[in-house]
This record gives sequence, structure tokens and C-alpha cells, in this order.
Amino acid sequence: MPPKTKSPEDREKLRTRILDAARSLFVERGIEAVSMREIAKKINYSATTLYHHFADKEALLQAVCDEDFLALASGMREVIQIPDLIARIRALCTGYAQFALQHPNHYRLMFMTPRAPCNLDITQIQQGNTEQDAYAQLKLVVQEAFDASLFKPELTDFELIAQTLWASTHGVCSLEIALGHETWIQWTNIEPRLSLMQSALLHGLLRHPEHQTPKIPI
Amino acid sequence: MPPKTKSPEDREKLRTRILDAARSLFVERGIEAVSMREIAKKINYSATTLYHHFADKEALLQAVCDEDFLALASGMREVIQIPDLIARIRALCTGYAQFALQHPNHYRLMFMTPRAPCNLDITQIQQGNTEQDAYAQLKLVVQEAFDASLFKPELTDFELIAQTLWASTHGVCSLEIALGHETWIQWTNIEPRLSLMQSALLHGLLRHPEHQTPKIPI
DNA sequence: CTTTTAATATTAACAGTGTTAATTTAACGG
DNA sequence: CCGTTAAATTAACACTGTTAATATTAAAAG
Repeated sequence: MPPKTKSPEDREKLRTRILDAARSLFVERGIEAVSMREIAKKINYSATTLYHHFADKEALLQAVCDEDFLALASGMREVIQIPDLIARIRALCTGYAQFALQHPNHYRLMFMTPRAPCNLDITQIQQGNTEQDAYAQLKLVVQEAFDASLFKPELTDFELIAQTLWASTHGVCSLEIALGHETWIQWTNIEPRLSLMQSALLHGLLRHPEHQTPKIPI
Repeated sequence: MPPKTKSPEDREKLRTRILDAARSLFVERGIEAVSMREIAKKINYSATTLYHHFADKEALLQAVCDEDFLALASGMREVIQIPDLIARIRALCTGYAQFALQHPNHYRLMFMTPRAPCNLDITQIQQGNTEQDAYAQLKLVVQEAFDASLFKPELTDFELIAQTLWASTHGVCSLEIALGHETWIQWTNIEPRLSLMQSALLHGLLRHPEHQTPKIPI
């Protein structure tokens, strides 16, 4: 069983096999249901083998996470080409929400779970790089809109604006993920919740709230 | 050690001792760091004793949670007396945020953790009762404001409005709890994040956004 | 061809978890 | 004094993440 295939691409191949097994278990059964032994069993390895590729469970999940941070950011590749700044902001928020609702378990791990503050060392994502970091994408377009004086004049901090936009979309999505199945709340549909949040907040932020969003097929 | 003190108030006393031990461990070390054995050790009992008072760990945490749902709602007792409807909405959101940021571990368990959908059976809180349910409090005042035509005329669903207000505050707070210590985001202060969200969103929702909030000491 | 070497994977074990079955302990009613 | 009964305990099961020691193998060295 254990041959000496030192070829680096084989080693990489096993690494991604582990990542894929972890992800699939994780997607279908949630974060806490995933054990190292189960991941290993899924690819017919022993649990200890995983530790030759990842320091610990946290690092493995972080690696899964990283891939999805990249997926989130690169899923916006077309969106960030939209010329109209407001339309681009709207599309970024919508795309973000789609990702969250389509990958709730990943979203939970990425944005709803506090982690040790030192994990940036492990992460291989270049934060701030607009190719890899969806928040950087939002920040950039918000800054452009800020420079174009599209926001109300009393708003002087574009980073604050970006974080507010992020928090609003995150609020709708994370409530949906955490409590969307609770029956003691008479939840309205998620789409109107998202769109009301988006339009009301932009109405409160923009200098000319009646800004007509050019209809662009996504 | 195990005397036959069947008196119901003693039994209740032990139950709350368990709850308090669970809460204190839980507050200082977070949800996942709490084990049944540790809780038991903290009050000099064996772990199995806890199972005579709570079906399982989930039920115990749910019970801790329930007490804090009540605490959240009853902490609003003065706030819901505020006569001005908009000021009351603002104060509810602010109070909610204060609770979230002061009890992040509880907040996490209450609003950031998906649970099995059947837990309403266990919960002893009367959802919808404005004495016990903070969301019901918000819904009520939003409905009053809706009936008073304070919202923009195109908004026809007051429940949607209430959920949007909730989601916005939740978004700021839950991002702060989950990612507030991440250094790859240049977080602005939490206060301006909360207040910009509140004022911008209300600006987008209200018919007369310039509504002067009467200054009421809280 | 051996023999060494070094990577790869495995088994065994540790300390911990939630949980349950079987058992002891102690007080009261008869 | 004895049984009943509730309360608490110990022992155990099947897990978990993780690590140390061990085996397995293929390629390089002699």
C-alpha cells in the first residue's frame, strides 16, 4: 500500500483528495459531524495520514475554507467588470448572498465561526488582493463610488460604508442559515428580505437614491 | 454524599446550580470548551448527575440559552415604554446590540448556531409573548409604526420590515463576534458601524427620514 | 544483485468526549 | 429493623483529535 512515490504532484494529488473528501462530508453533514477518521476512511487511508498533510483538523478545515474564499472571490470575476458603480455594488452583494445560501456550511465556517486570531499565518490567501478577497472587491468599488461622490456628503469614511454594506448582506444570510428553519418566526421569503435590505440601505447611503440601476444580465 | 432530599425546591436549586456552572464555564471559555464532566466537577458532582436534570448536553445548553432569551427580552422592559415609535425602534436595536456584544458566547449559541428544527418543543419560552421574546417586541413596534404610516408607502409588509431591521443589527454584531479580531480587515469602531447601519437603514425605510428622535435618557 | 535510506503509511495508544447501564448510598415509612 | 425509593456514583461503550512507535515500500548506493 504505501509506496515511495515522492513525486511532488502525487503528493499534491493526495492533498487535494483529502481536501475533497473533507469538503464533501462537511457539505452534506455540517462542520461538527466531520471527524478525521471519517475523512480518512472516505479515501481509504488511516487517520494519521492526514496529519502528514495538515497540522491538525483546524488547519485542514482552514484549507478547505481557503479554497472557498478563492471560489467566492473568483465567482465575482464578471461582476467586478460591471461599469456602473452602484450596479456593481448591488451585484457584489447579490453574488455574496448567493454563495452564502448555496454553501451554508462553508459560509458558516468562513464567516460565522470565531477562530483563533492567529490563523492568518496559515491562510495562503492574499487578503486585500482583489483577485482573492471578496471584501477587497467590495471595498474597491465602494472607494470608487466614494471618490465619485455618489454617497451622501456627511459620509466621510468609505471603509465604514463598505463594512456596513457587508454587514447588511451578512445579516440577512447568516440569520437565514442559523435560524431559517425555526418555525417560531414567520419568515418572509429570503429574496424580498435581501432586496429590501439592499435597496433601503443604499437609499440611506446614496446621494441620489433614485439612481437608476442599468439592467445588466448576470 | 447522596442524601434523600426529595424536596422539590432542593431539586430546583441543584438544577440552577448546574445551569449556573454551565453558564460560567461557557461564558469564559466558549461553547465548545464546555464538557459535561467539567460542569459537574465545578459543583462537585459526577457527570451522570447532570443527566437526571437534563436530557443531554444540547438540552442543558438550550436551558442556559432560554434564560438568556428571557434576559434579553426583559432587559428591554424600559425601552418598550418609550412613546416615540422611531425612538423605540432605535432603542430596541441598540439594546439588542449591547446584549450581543456583552454576551458574545450566549449570542453565538442563540443566534449564530443552527440547531435541530425541533427544539421549540424543549424551549419553555412563549414565542410571540412580548414579555419573553425580543423579536416579538420589535415586531410589535414596527407594526405600530406601520399602522401609523411612518414607513414609505411602497412597503406593504411590516413583518418584512421588522426582519430587515433585525437582520441589519444582527449583521453588524455577528460579524463583530465572528471576525472582529481578524486583523486582515481594517475594522472601524463598532459604534459607528452600528449607528451608520441604523440611521442609513431607517433613512431608507421611513417616509420622513428626517424624523427627529426625541432624546430620551436610557 | 544486495543493502541502505528515507519517505509513506499504519497500528497502538493516550486523554478526552457524550452517554448509558448497573450499582451503591442514604433517608424515610412501616 | 427492614424494605422501598430517590439520588448519586462508578464502570463502561463508542467515539473524538492527536502522537509515538512501527511497519512497508521503492529508489539510490555499494
